[in-house]
Amino acid sequence: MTTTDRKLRILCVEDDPQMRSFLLAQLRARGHQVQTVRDGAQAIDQAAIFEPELVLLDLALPTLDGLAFLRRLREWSRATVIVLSARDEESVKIRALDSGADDYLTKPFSLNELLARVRAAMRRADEAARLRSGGPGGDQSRAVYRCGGPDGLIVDFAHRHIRSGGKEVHLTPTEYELLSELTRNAGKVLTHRELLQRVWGPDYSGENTYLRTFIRHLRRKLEPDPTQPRFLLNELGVGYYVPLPDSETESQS
Amino acid sequence: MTTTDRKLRILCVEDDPQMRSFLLAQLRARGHQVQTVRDGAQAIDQAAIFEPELVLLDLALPTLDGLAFLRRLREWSRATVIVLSARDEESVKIRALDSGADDYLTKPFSLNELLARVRAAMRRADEAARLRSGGPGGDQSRAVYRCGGPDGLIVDFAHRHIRSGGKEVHLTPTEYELLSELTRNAGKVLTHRELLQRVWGPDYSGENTYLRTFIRHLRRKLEPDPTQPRFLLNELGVGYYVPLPDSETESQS
DNA sequence: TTCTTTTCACGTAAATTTCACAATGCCCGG
DNA sequence: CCGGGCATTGTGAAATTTACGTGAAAAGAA
Repeated sequence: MTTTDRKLRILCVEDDPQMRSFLLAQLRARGHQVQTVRDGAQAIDQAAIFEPELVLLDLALPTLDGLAFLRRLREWSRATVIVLSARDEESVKIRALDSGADDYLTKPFSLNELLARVRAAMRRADEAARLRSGGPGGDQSRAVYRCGGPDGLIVDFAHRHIRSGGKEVHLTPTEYELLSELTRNAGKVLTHRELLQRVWGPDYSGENTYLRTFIRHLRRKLEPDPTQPRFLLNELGVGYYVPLPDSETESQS
Repeated sequence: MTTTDRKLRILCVEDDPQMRSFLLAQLRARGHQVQTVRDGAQAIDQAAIFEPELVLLDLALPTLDGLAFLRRLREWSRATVIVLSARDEESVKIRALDSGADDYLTKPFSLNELLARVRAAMRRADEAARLRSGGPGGDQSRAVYRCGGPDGLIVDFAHRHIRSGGKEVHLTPTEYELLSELTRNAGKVLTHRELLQRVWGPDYSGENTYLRTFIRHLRRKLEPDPTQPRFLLNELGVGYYVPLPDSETESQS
């Protein structure tokens, strides 16, 4: 089940006006955002401005040759490139593919095949993009709240796991929702009303006995010393909050 | 002038002996490690053992259809797949590409073009692999899930074989789908809704009696002591999960 | 038939709601 | 500076509701 029918920014580099308007119409009809240019020089400019995820490239261009454009593009962009060319010689295909093209279609081609190849290429590109954004350098991407060192409080949102005092802790759904709401807004005091509405729904704005009960449950499960809370803190008359996570010393609001 | 001619593990799935030996000879001559198989069933076996980076796939196969093999492979492997087929119909190409193929070549094809397309495909795949190895842990796609030692639970995604307590276990299609979904996300709690939607389809979000019944069936077949589950665990009010596989101790890095 | 999926009802365990009361902190008059 | 009055928060434990595990049986498919 490929559901990679995302809306794309597509740059169409094509000399022939007929083909250009055909592609423009077909791709726009499918909800994509399409820009077209006539030659390689324009293409470089547009690629820099428009930042397309996909480039459809005709090799036969008036000013700057298609292969030259491709190599220039590859110096700074990893956009998916599919070459559309009337030429069917092996040597041209190989040079295009080795210059950085992801695929090569010979005209005339079927629109549906083009679209299928776009989907296949974007499947790979999406995977890479996803990995890149969750990148290796700073791995703060993994949704985890940490406070008080390794034996402090750790909330792993992705797995729905909680650790405190070095041990795995079991939370009920409501307890988890409440803690989740607080840790996602760490450092910020959430009012009774905000918490009740977000955890219990919009019709519970007055029931702050609920809050007291569940804050208590959480403290019993998470605080080393429930008589002196370190994680679940009260702002008298306002609401509750948890401290900012470790290594986030600066306060913003 | 990309000479990304790294040595690859290549699995060649090809019915025709002539083509098979041709590819074998040509690819080995270029220093690649090549395995060849004649049909889809063998292909699944070899893919699981050999773990190729590249699969060259003929669609016309005696036992297991090429497309079926491709879909099965994609359940657990992200190896690059290039389809080599004598058929040139649009519908076949599209189905292959949408089933997970990265490229599609029509026979007869030029060897040099094939090699160029391999280089282009591996360029993308390498980028993803590089990011993956450096990136955060999590969704490593594996051919088997193992938990609780040799007599524990073993799920072989490639062959759809299940072992528990040292014995082969038969699962119905729905049971397998459910277990598969859980083991593929080992360590993560999947909500009732998520499981129902993924196993039964998007229209079953409320039917959690289904889940109870099938979890029960799975427990009866897989758990040594069904009264105290070790593999199929419930998070009350949320959903179900299975523990992380052996040798993947949760690093709270 | 036989195997698989869907559906139902009930006992038990767990989670939520509700209540009553104790402790704490804050304001303001002494 | 002190202490009563008042509002808010903490504590404990019941009552209520919900969710899960269980067995079994009907319905559907091969």
